[in-house]
Amino acid sequence: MLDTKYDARKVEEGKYDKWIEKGYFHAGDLSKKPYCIVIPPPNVTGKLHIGHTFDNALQDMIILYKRMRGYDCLWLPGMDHAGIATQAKVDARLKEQGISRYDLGREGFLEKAWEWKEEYSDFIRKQWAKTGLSVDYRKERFTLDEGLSKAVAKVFVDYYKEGLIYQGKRVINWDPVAKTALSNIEVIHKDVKGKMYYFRYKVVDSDETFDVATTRPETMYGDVCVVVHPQDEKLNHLIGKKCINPANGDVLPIIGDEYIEIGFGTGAMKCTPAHDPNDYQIALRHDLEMPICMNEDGTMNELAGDLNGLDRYDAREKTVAKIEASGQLVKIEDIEHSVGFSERTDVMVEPYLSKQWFVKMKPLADDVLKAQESTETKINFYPKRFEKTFVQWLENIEDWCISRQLWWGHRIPVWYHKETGEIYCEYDPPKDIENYVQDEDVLDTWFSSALWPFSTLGWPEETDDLKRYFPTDCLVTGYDIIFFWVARMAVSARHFMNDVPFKDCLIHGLVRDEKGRKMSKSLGNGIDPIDVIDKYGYDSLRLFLTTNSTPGYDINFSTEKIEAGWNFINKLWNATRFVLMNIDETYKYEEPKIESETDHWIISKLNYIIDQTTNNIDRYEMGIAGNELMNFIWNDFCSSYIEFTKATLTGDNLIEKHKTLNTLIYVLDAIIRLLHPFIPFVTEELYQAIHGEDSSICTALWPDKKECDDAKAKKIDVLLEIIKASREIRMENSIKPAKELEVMIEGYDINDNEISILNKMCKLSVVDSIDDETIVRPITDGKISFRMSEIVNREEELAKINSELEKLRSEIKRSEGILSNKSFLEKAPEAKVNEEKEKLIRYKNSYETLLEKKKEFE
RNA sequence: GGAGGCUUAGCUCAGUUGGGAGAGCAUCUGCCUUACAAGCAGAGGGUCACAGGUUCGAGUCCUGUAGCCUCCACCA
Repeated sequence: MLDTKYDARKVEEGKYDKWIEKGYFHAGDLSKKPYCIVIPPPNVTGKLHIGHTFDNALQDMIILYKRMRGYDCLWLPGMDHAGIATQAKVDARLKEQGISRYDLGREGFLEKAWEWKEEYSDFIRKQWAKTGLSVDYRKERFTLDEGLSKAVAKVFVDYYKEGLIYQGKRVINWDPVAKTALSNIEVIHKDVKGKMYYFRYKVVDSDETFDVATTRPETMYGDVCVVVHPQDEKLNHLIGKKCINPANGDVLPIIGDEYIEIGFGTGAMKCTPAHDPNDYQIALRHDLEMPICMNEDGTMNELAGDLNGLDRYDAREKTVAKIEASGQLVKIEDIEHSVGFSERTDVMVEPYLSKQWFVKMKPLADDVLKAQESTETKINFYPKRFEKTFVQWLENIEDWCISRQLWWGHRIPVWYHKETGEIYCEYDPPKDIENYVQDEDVLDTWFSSALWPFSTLGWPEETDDLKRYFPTDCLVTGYDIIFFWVARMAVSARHFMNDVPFKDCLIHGLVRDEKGRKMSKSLGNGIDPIDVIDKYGYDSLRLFLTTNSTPGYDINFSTEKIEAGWNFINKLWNATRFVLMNIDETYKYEEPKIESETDHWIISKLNYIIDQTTNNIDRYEMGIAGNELMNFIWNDFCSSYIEFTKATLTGDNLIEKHKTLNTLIYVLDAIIRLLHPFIPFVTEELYQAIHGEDSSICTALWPDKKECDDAKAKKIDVLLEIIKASREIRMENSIKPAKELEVMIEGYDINDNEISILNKMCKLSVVDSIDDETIVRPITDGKISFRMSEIVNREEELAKINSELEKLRSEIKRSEGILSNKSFLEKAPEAKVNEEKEKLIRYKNSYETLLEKKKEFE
């Protein structure tokens, strides 16, 4: 027998191990239709946060649901090596031990990194277990696995041979802490307070001066010229002349270029080709030198003269001081401007000229855009609006800088001939490897993630899994990585598989804190899912995450709502307990024959909710599905149906009792199945409580609808009107719950079962006539009268009748208005018109009932 | 500069293809009724930001206004 209270810890303990042991999550039943989701591989940098829990809960829900619908579901787990992020973590750990990665060398460092990976992947798997993820561990992959590395090499080489990957010297975003290049989207732009420095430049062989403004004076050691607009009447006379760089006394030519905006700033701009992408473009146009004045770590180099070796920010101050001393500092303004920071190390990025590898994205993106135009070949986004985000990014795509100056990652499959410098780019190293040296760099982490939906299935091999499960069916991820990941998967799948990587893409939002703030380390407002699970259980957390969220929108964490979820589970728990405690040793379950009106009623409601739940999960509306389902369970099943059954369950008729139990168990079992995708652990516990220890809901199927008579069911809605009215009367007239109340029912054909229900639930005694004062309430097609030996609040009752009459008058007026509107009758759907007609009849009936009663009171 | 989103009950938020607005929590009243007091029963509470428009009918579709938010791009 179940305990009186739901205890999440007891319920959830040990279940996952059993599921894994039994292999319930194994894919590969070829008799079924395949369904596949690949997990967004978490980074092996640390433990999972609540955002992962959210993301995973949605996927697990879909998988459990599809499995119950009879699909052969593969949910493929895996993790991401997360190049820069993991390397930073390992570096930090080494630093604690007083060593640097350079002490260990590349090989030694990688050993440490693999140790880190093993440690954290174990940790992640433990968290997955706590959240019951029904993944198939036999298929688990890691982005640095041999197979996946092969896929990466193939993609690189093929792109290279097709001319879609090239090496180039360009101004890229440089992270001076990680000492690596970054792609554009790895740079986070933030508005920060800064300063704008205005310097006075002297024109050579002239007394003339002009001003130039900059936010980065330290880059002046890399300046090659000053630029003005050719049509700028105030300044274009300077073109062709020379001026003096106030930072170092260099002579700089003054040139004209239309990039300059007339009237903006001082009109004259210093040009530092190696440290600014726009300046770089100008330099290309004018064939200028591109001197680099900084080192990889953000310190100045020999170009900075006596500032050589100084950090860039110190150099900035020193430079300004130097210029001020020479009297050429005009002014310093406080400004707010947007500055780029490295997504991973949070350091200010430095635009930096260097040789890197790039993917030519335009032609690749165009193929995806073309595919996106046809319903046959497109990815379906949920919600739809993210398709626009996706498309617009692809339309404006820039080349992707894929080389990273790191050690942890896929080494670029390029070798340079030691003598000729000739490039060798193949899947395998050159045979005469001793004559070659491999490119030092590794690839952007996202380069391998971009292949995830097919590399994990065995590509480039033509594996059975690849044939069976690709393209995958659904990808679930946050809107924050549409560019990083979704778009790039679309690109690589289109190019190499000539298909979508997944048919559907469900986008969710972020989990925010209770106040709606983004969770962050600096605010310290992060929520550890494990803490929540320890306190409330995973099911409550999952129920909260899935039913309080809307696709594409953020969700605010709410302890209150998790508690409400716990309450619901406790309710379900107790409903099951109630059913089970009514089972006696002579009872044996049989498929119920639906006979009584109450049975027709609950089955009719159940059928409807099965449809609703199915349709809503099919379109990923977990919130709507869950809320309707919970409402049905709490209100229809618990508050009404279970209360109905007490009339027979407490009676002496064993046959009727067993019939009732059949229906109760039938409905309860269906409910538990419908809930399983939402709350997997407790539904397993309850399922086993019903079906025995050896059963498992993991192999149960989604419930089917059962035949019933909706007309009979409708009768019970009127019975509920009677129940509700009687309760109101009691409250309004302060009649004690224990006191029996006589009621006369007209216009409703009541049977014995219903009479005993009314007696059991509301202490009503149904009589044929009342020769005393009564209070009357209308019901559909009839009325009910309650016997009152004395009416306590005579005036209140009259007032109530009057206000009801008033309400009905306006309803009747509205209804008659609509029904006399020709356009409505012509254009509105027939069902709607009939509905309105029925309403009018009901209103009129109620109106007359009350009007009649009113006369008695006057 | 470009794109998208939000504004609904005291609070946090739902609201399916347009057909008289819902939940959780909070508030008020009465109940230990034999599954559940973390419960049961009842009640109160909303000109759906504002202004127009389309429609027989708008929280829902269109246009504009205001406030807030997010993303992208640019910034000498």
